[in-house]
Amino acid sequence: MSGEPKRSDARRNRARLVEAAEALFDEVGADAASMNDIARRAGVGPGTLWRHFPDKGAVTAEVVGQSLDGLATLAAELLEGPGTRDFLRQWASALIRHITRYRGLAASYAQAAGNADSPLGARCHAVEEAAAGLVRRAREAGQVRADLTASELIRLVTAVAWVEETTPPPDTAGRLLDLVFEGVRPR
Amino acid sequence: MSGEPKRSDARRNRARLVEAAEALFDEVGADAASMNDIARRAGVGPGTLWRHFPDKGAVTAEVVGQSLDGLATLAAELLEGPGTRDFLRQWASALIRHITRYRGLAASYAQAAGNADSPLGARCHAVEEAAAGLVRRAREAGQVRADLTASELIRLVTAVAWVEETTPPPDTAGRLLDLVFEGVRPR
DNA sequence: ATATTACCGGAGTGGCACTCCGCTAAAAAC
DNA sequence: GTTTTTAGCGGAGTGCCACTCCGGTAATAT
Repeated sequence: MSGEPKRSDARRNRARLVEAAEALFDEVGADAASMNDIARRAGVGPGTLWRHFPDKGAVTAEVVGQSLDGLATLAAELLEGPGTRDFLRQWASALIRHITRYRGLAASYAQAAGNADSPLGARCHAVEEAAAGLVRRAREAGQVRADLTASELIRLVTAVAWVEETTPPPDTAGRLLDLVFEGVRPR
Repeated sequence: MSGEPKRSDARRNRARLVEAAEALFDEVGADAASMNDIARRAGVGPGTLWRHFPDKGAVTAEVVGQSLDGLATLAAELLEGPGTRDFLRQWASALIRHITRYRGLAASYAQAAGNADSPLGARCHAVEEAAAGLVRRAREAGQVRADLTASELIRLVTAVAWVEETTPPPDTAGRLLDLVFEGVRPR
């Protein structure tokens, strides 16, 4: 089902669809890009898009999945690395950049984090586990309060990203993230 | 336009529409209640609903407007009152309760806060001004950092409300609000 | 060269926000 | 009380959405 299609035209169409979705997400946002538009842009019929992806969430997962995996990788690198003073803050910034890459992702993530069997949900879970490692290390370094969980941190950071994508400029994500990080410092 | 209609049946229908909208908001959320459903529930044609309210935002504004005004009033009362230690926190909790009253309001508010000429936007502006008074007083009392603005506080609290309405239980609004208030304390 | 079938295009479905218009009944004029 | 005016009504219609279904074709296996 999710494995690579057997026929060559099917493989080609799938690649075109992902490419078209990426382009549209970039132009109008992940929420405003309609399935019909994606199919038209890819030069295939709507039915073809729907056969390759069971719903719109699957398309989103395909487009942003790689970048999401990158977040888990970044967390692992920061964990193994020399440990800059603000490694947790760095990772949070990356999370915000990722979410605000395409408009409309914050809602998708918050929803995906709930039901873990969705295509995005599984990846969100992996990210959360990676974040847990970072939080543990930050705690041991005395940078965050002992009772802070990774889930709470992600919720707060995602919320900041939501504000950023919802409200008009000037951008306030940096400032709000500052305040959040003040709030999670040890007492 | 916004004044009370002249004919008796028009006035009656308008009241029925607001009542129906309230009921549906309560049952399925402000985002999931469709205009057609509201009209059907009120026992009128869709055209009638659209003549009374120019768009869905106007219906939302009508339903939640009174409660929003209540927030401004509460802020004024807390300002004039004896000044409990956690008056700002009390008000923030009220804001969260208001937003989570019907599911789907957080997005409406964040959007309304942007364009001030929308029916909700004007009221949001009034709330923000009322909040500014509270923040000033909290600052004078040494409860919040000197550089915190009312706008920032509202953004953070609205974001927490968004998390609350977006993620499945268990509810985390209280805990996240705790962290936010740690973050805005003076340094 | 033929048979198989994976895959395609696109029409169709029900629901959405929103518009338009012919008709009715409420109010005004007499 | 009857007629005229018009505010307001119901509902059909529009173009969009996510999503489904199927007859036909072309890519592959034989």
